Amino acid sequence: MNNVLCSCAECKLRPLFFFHVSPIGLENMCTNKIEQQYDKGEIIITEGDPIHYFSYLKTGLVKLSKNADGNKTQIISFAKPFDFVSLLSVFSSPIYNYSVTALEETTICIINLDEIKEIALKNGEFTMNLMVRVSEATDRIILNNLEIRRKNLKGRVAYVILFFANHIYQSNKFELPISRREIAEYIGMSTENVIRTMSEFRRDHILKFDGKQIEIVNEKLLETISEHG
Amino acid sequence: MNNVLCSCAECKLRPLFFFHVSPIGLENMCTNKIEQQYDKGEIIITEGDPIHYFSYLKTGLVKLSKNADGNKTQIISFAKPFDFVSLLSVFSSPIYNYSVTALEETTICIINLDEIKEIALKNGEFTMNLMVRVSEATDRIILNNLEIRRKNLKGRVAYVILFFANHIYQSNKFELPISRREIAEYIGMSTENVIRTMSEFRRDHILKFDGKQIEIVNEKLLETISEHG
DNA sequence: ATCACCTTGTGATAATTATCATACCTTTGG
DNA sequence: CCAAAGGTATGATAATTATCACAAGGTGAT
Repeated sequence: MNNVLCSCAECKLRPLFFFHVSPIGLENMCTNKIEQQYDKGEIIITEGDPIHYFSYLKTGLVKLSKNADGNKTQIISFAKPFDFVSLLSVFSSPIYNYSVTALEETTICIINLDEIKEIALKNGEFTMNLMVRVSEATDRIILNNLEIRRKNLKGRVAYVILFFANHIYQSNKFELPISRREIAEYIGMSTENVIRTMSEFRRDHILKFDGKQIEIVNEKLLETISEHG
Repeated sequence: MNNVLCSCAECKLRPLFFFHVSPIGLENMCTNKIEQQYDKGEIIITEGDPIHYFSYLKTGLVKLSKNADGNKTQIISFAKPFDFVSLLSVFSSPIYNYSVTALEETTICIINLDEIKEIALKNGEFTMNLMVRVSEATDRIILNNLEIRRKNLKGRVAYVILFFANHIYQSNKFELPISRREIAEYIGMSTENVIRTMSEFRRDHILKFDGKQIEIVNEKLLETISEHG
């Protein structure tokens, strides 16, 4: 983890969150903010830790996960900048209910939570904006989980690959940022079956692997499988 | 569906939502609010309808559900007053993403959404309060879904029965407000297997049925099953 | 460089869950 | 009141998914 310098005034995320914060408020916030950089695999937030900061994704890709009983892990969602999953439970719990881990080199902007709350109490527009984003992020998680739940094994695997292609990388050829085990933890199936299914997709010329690179060869068919198993 | 009269000033939900609204703002809101009563089984909100009102549960019990492809239904959660699931997607979407149906006689208070938004923009404390509640409601849904997902058939059925006993009725003897099919739609298993599992619980003297009445005879065992299958 | 560990890969088998069929009972609408 | 529809119930069988076992390849640490 490294601290980096940046300027709030020029931050591309500014209009999203701080459009309604006056330049003076912004100045105060910026002197107290920290920007941190994480390598692939580094833990950004640990489940159970107290929440002192309001943090959001600036660049990179993260996974949101929760420890189940024993040493099992459930992955809740993946997020890229503007998805703002790190907002989850910030306003509803004194401790984090989930862990956040970097899947690629990731930059996080961190601001003292009390400071955000102070602005929120004074500035309804800012708070309303924030609420819309919290609401959007959680709605998306709930809808995705429902969609995954009504698919079978093949449909779920197809869905995840299409998710990364369409939503994260906007390309049919990309480096898969997660392991087969992590896919399994996300879709709620066993690792072996995820591996088997992906091998099957390769044999059927739906996917092509080249190291960590993955290419969708037959997108139409993959979509059909995602929809109807 | 019937309209009923009530007084905002004396409403037991007032401190929850409108603590920070001035008496004058409250007066305006109250002249425009409607309180509606629904019978068991009546649809309160239909998925896909435009959102014009901000509504919340005052008394009763509802289910939140979504139509999947074809004629399948997925139940997202159950809510009693103070759970405020009806807040879901109110601030993140122009239309409802879910349906809400009364499981018991239910009273809903309805206020024009624009009016709420107007107050929210002016009153940061009110908005902050609202956001905390939205956040709590969605967090609970996400956590419950994760918990259900890591259980097997028996564990899921046990979990649902314990949920109604502990969270909804605070009693080991109650009238089950949903059918076996609805339990299946909630836990993502087939109706027949839910019926079979409940019959098994009865044979094993864990549950006792008397018409719609259900009684938990061996709570310890039911909890063990819920935890470890 | 080597060892330990993790990931990918595949087969065989076991466990879990869905589906189909049928029956009976209760509720609902004309 | 009766018919239709839906809820509960149970068995038999099929489909799906998990688990165990084992192997090869890659990666990181000392």
